[in-house]
Amino acid sequence: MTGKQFTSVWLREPRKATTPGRSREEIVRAAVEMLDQEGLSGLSMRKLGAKLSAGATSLYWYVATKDELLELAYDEVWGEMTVPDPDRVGWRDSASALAHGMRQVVLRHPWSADLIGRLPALGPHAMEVADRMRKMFKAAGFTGPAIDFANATLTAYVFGMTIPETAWNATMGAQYDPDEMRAAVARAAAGHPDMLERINMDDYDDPMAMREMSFDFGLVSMLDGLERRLAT
Amino acid sequence: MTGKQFTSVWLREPRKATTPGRSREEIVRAAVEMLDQEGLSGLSMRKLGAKLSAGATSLYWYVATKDELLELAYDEVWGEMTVPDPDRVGWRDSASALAHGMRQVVLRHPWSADLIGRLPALGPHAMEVADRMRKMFKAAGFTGPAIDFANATLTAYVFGMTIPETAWNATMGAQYDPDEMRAAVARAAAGHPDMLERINMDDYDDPMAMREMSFDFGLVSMLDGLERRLAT
DNA sequence: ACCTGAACACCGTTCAAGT
DNA sequence: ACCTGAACACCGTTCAAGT
Repeated sequence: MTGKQFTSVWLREPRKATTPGRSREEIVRAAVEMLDQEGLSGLSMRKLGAKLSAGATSLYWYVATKDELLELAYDEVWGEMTVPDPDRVGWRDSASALAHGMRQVVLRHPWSADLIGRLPALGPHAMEVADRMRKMFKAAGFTGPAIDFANATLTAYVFGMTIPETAWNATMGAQYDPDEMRAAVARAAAGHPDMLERINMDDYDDPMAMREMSFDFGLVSMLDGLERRLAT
Repeated sequence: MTGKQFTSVWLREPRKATTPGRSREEIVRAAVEMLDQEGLSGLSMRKLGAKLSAGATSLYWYVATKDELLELAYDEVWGEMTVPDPDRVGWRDSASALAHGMRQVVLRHPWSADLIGRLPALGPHAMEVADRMRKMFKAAGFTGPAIDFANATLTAYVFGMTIPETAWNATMGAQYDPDEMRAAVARAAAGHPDMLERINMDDYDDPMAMREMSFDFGLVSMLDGLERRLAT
């Protein structure tokens, strides 16, 4: 009774689609474009309105709030994730491909990383992915709650690994000077000889490659661990 | 050369601490308090100024930007994480306790979940934790880059699991009506019989307990997987 | 049914001016 | 050395008014 009322775009009837004027899809498409180009903080209702050559506040007829618009844009990102058919390649390969795919999608839309901690993923695309992931883990042999646990575990790993990556990309820019970066981190790590040992390794010469290796290492560990759950 | 200049509070000399007037520590403490109470969007420089009974813009003498202040507050959160001594309890227990601790810290400061994807963790507290985690994984037997891979993997898992938890807590409030929630999710999952099967399980009667179980399931899997890396 | 502009209550940040 | 207030360029959102 005392609980906050739960609201989400997905739980309200959308306005009937009519031909004239703008459409929700058009707005969401433009929003995603803007988010990709300018990031989460670069999207404003006013600027988006202008981009669609509409008055500053016209969008409010299609969308109740900016947060709702973000929910819609967020689900578009989920729509880019594909779950390979586990019956054709086996669940491990399927899970592995999915994980790499999810990472790439988030790296392509870094603003989505900020939304993972802010909006529940209840859109149709997110549901579709969740549904297919459940099928995958069922095919692997999981039963009951373990299906969802395995699902949550894999998703958590992928996002947990990728979210901080977007933070680095954001502060450092895509290309930067490896020496400057090394120096910066070395300075931050001063007083921790163990950390410095790490920094003097060649990590920073090709951080992209290093991240891939790190991602693969963790992914294999994760899948090994899940496989072990099946044995017990 | 073309790279964006890398900036962070931690790479600039702090202003010399002097006795009179306000201090950076005082400001950061007040900021954390405000963030805990009102969330990330509830913190404004103006309101924080008022809380310290200072003029709206006085804080800018201690801190260059709001983002810098957030970097400082973020590191305070890292300061609450404790890494048990792996020599006393063994690395698995150490890692497990650390993981649970990290999760609790983030749940206590939900705004920090939003910052993980936005700010690199370069503060002294974050460095301290990273340093101690490296020692833990060294004690476990990892060598070379694998030390950092294992580190990244565990951290990713914990944050990846916890970040969406804060999103749920935020939209649903701490206490809510389980039936309303079940109905909401059921509606979102309409058309995916597999998902519905899940919803009709008793998950939602005690979601806190369910999340704990989920977290433990993934954590054990993760640690099993890491242990397997040691064997090879 | 759809769109507009003005208006409200906010933001972060700069900067000349004060003590 | 520290603090202030006014000012600039923004926000999201509401709402009466237009077509």
